[in-house]
Amino acid sequence: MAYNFKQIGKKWQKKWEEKKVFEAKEKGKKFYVLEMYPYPSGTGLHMGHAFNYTIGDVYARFKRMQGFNVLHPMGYDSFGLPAENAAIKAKSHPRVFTDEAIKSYIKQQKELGFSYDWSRILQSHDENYYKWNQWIFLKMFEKGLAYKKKAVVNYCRKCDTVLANEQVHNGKCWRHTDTEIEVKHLEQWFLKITDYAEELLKDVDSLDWPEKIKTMQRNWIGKSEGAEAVFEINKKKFFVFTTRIDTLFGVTFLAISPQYIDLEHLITKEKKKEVEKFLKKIKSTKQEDIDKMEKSGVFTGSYAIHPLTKERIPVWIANFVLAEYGSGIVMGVPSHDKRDFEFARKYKLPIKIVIRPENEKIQSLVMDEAYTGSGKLINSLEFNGLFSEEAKEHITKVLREKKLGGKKIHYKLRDWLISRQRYWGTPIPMLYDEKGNIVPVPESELPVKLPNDVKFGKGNPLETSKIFLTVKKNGKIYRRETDTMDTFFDSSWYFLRFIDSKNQGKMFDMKKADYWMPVDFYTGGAEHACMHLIYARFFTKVLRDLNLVGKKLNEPFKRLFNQGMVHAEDGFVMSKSKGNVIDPMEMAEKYGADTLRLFLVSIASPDSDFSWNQEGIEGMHRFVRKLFEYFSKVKTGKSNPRTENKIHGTIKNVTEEIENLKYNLAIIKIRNLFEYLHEREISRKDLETCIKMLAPFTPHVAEEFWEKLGNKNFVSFAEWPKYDEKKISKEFEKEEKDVEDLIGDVLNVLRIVREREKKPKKLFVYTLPKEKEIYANNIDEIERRTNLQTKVFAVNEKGKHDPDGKSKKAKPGKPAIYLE
RNA sequence: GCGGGAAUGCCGGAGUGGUCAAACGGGAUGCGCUCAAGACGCAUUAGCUCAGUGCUUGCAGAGGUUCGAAUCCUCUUUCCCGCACCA
Repeated sequence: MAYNFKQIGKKWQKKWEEKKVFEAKEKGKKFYVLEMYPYPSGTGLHMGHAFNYTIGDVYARFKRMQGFNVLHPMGYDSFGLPAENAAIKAKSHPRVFTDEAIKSYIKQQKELGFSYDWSRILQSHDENYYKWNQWIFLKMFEKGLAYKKKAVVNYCRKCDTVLANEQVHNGKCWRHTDTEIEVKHLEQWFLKITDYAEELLKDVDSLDWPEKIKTMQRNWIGKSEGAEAVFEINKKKFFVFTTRIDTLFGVTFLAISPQYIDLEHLITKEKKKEVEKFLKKIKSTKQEDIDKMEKSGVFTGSYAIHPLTKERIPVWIANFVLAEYGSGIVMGVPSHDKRDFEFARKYKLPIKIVIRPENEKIQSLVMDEAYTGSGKLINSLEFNGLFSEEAKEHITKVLREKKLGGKKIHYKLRDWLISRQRYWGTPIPMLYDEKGNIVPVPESELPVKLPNDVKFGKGNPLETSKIFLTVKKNGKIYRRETDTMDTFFDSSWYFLRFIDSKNQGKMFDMKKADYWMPVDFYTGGAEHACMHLIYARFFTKVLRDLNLVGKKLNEPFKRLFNQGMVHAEDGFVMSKSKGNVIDPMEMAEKYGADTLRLFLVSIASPDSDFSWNQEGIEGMHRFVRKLFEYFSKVKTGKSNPRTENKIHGTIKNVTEEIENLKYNLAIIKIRNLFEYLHEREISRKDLETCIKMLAPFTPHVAEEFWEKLGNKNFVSFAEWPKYDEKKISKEFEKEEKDVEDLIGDVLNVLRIVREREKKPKKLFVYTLPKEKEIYANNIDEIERRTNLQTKVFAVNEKGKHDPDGKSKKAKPGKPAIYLE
């Protein structure tokens, strides 16, 4: 029988779909498997998708067979810039592109045999979905978690919109790595994720996630404990954050960010020209160059009053101070901070030493670098003699008493800017009355739908829509908010919508969420470490506090798995411009989905990067074909203990390897098993076990032979085999090794003999009497491997064929051999 | 600069103290099957030695710990990833 993978693939995909076998109900012990839902791009599924979904699907199928009630849904992150841009280019509508793309994604995913519950499908651009974005936004607004403010924001010219901090990488746009981010001061919508900074940080510890991602999140949240001190400038109070309040008496200048919002007020008339010149220069420098640039600054002309000494401290603008961190103002302590030191040197600002390292004396005149360690305080009035740590406490206390500062915990995490000046996203459900006051859209008027009468081109398309822009209600005229939401808003709770995706009256049913949440196993790329994964955690906590999910649900994703990157055969990232892209569907067409799936997860450990290998997939195809032939021909009978040992050992290993996401090793164990099984008698039960173990990886072939064996149900729901420890015996392993050694010896001799131009046909093995059975039991194997007709004798047997008297050489565990 | 990870045979890639000249796959080579094979089966794939089970070298480099190291420690080199003037 020829292996017709196309026919088998279609047959089973159709059956799964018709019988709705993967549709999940709330019943039994649940297990929620999820792969990060894709952005449906016009180019279809790429190899990374296929890899990711295979990893999830194998796990989902495995858990299902273990008796769990598995939820394994799929949806589409369908709002976003690429569709809008494609639409502009083609003078069409983003919806057209998106719907088209989703259609082809669904088709392709079905062809790869993924066991999704298609009844729960969702798409973010569906008004039934984004309605709930708007709804939850209103709830957040009520709670003060959504707010509008003027801020220093990042703007990408190519996206033509502002971006969240998380979407700026190295001063560039995350989607346009060649585009500099521009800094603007605009009024924008934010979500108050900083309210949850501490909890987000704390709960990282409890997650079963890759350490790498956890570290990245901790760093991103960036907690630092320090103190705040008030400096007065022109009778106004300015807060300055520092982790080194013990160096407070070493302050010889204040440095303020060039992007500081109220900068103007600090600049004196005399300095205005000079400052403007400096700011102009900064503005014209690329972010990238600023990073490399030497420190520079300009004096504002203003002076600050030191909170404790009441000295006059010059206020400088300095290019190394970040507007978005701390208060945008730092205290300059050249003696004990590297950057301040550099800056002070350049502008000849005084350097005052206030910390003396133990066992060492430093003098200002010879100081050629900042001392950043801790030590004993000097030149610090009543704090002299204290060590850094205690000085921090004392100084903070004094500041607090004088109401000039105090303890302060600072986070690097900023509030999440969600406004986007683009069309293809969820409209922010807000109105402005004639006076410009913010008026939320009432719940009953949701969803605020995206209008169709828009012109794509320059600026925000929503501003070109007449029906959208103006709202008349009760004789009043309102202007609608034209900003849409960041698409990460959509993906921050989609895993909850899957639980109840058709619910018209609610975001989702709380009881159902209680049943299914958290996601037990979540896979996706590591690139979302500080975006999606933080936002989704934040949302979950907000929903919990709004009583929309149970109080116990603190975290959405229990276990996270990051798959490796699939590279092209040349080792580079697959890209159209390089022309090295391998299309998964082409491979499935050529070799079948089973082969592709099996290959993807067997080439390397799923968490490590790997390069595509064309010969590798062909090798895998040969294996699948062999499997097919084996199952086509095999007749069931009885398994001997040796076979049982092998089967049960394999069950044990494979189960463990799958659980640990070492699919590659599981597949090797399976391959070894089939290698062994070749032409050996096997019981029906054991044969079924073999099929079951294959089912998560190669579901189509498995279903086919499961059916051929006469089973009426699906192997997809068959019970995962359990191993019987009693059937696994070390003795068989030893026996196998002994036989293996013998074969090795024979082959060795055979090689030598062949060099002497002899061609032996027969093999005689002489064993110790009690060992005879070991070898006699394995004559088939010995013959197959050596291609010699084999006879086994015990050394004490009479009438044995032994012309050279080799049998004398037999030792325990090492039989003697003779070839002729 | 800081943080994290990695370096294994022709290639991909297992392997975290002895069972390791190192799983498994791919490639190459040889043999068998055959009219012939790109199909299948078997073998070889560090070097030497050999009617046998032995020796030497060996897991980026250099040291060290140990009876014993691919595996543990130290330093060096290279590569990848994340953060990056974070006050």
